Amino acid sequence: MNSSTPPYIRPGEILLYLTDEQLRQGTEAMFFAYRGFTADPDKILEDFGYGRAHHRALHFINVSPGSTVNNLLSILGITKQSLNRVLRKLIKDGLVESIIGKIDRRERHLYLTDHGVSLENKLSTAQHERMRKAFKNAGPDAVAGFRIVLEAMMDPKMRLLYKDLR
Amino acid sequence: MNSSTPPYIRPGEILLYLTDEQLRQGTEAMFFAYRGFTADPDKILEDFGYGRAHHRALHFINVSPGSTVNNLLSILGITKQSLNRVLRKLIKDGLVESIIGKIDRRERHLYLTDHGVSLENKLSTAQHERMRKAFKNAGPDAVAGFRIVLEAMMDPKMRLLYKDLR
DNA sequence: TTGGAATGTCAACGACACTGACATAAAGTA
DNA sequence: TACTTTATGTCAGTGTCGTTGACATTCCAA
Repeated sequence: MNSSTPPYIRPGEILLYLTDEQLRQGTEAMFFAYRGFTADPDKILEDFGYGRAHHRALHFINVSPGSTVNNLLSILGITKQSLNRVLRKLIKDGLVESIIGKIDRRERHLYLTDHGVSLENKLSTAQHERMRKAFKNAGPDAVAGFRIVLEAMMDPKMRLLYKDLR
Repeated sequence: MNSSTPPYIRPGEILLYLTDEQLRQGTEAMFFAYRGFTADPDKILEDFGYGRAHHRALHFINVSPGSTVNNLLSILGITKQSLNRVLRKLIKDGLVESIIGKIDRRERHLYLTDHGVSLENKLSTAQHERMRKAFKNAGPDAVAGFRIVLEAMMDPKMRLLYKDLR
């Protein structure tokens, strides 16, 4: 057998990546990578007096314009009191518009203002910059694997929401 | 050309995974996956009156027994005041031992007690369970890609620390 | 001996989660 | 119509976990 890697199953190979050591390294990779992942937008948010919660709200309102508060709540997985604090500030600052539903007047539909779109773009550009470099360095196959594993790590309910957003 | 996928470069394929849309999906994958990643240990920590900061401290003290406070600080990337609050509680509760350095008596070397090891194992077991399933479902190639991308996403300093821990 | 490094402690603050309670408006239903 | 449920907002209180600033202690090193 030569050193090219045919589809033979080599002893130990299948199990090796499931040892505690491999899982520990995966855990730490998630920890350190998530720090990097949030670092760049965090710096920008600081200048505006916002935090990650504001970023998340801006992001998902941008992705799903006209989303109701309840819909946003299920995506973010926080309480309405927490979200309300964030939304109140974003509305007060003119980044988000809350519009009473036409069919169901109890609902509030959320939209980004031009100002809101502008900040969201600034944040996502910063965040995407790092991810773009990481994706480019890692290559398409690694990126595919990255997304498969992340998707497998989500709670089933979140996985459905995630897929709905595609 | 038929529909089998030979190693031909198809127009657009190389660039496709770097579109804003792909980056946005990568962003959301990180967000939802990290929620899943932390969910299981978080539930356990709640019962003990601890938070994620306590989990992280326990984890890295377990990985590097005898680590100094300063060393732990650089890994966790928080202020000494934040870490001190966490450590004080863990020491008071008998999970962590702080031992004055023999060579440099200013330094405090941190160790888990048996009680601390026990909780750390409980937490990592819960966290590893989800990751084990995700890794198993995704397969070895995807796991390799997952780790390559995460590593590429870290800050360079954190990447060095991460590699040192292997 | 003086300066700086490592550590600890106290206080205050802010972001962001939580629970609980209550208010309001509107929709649905008996 | 009267009642219930739903969607949302708000107030109060709590807790974790980050931050800065200030100050004390201990001890190494120039």
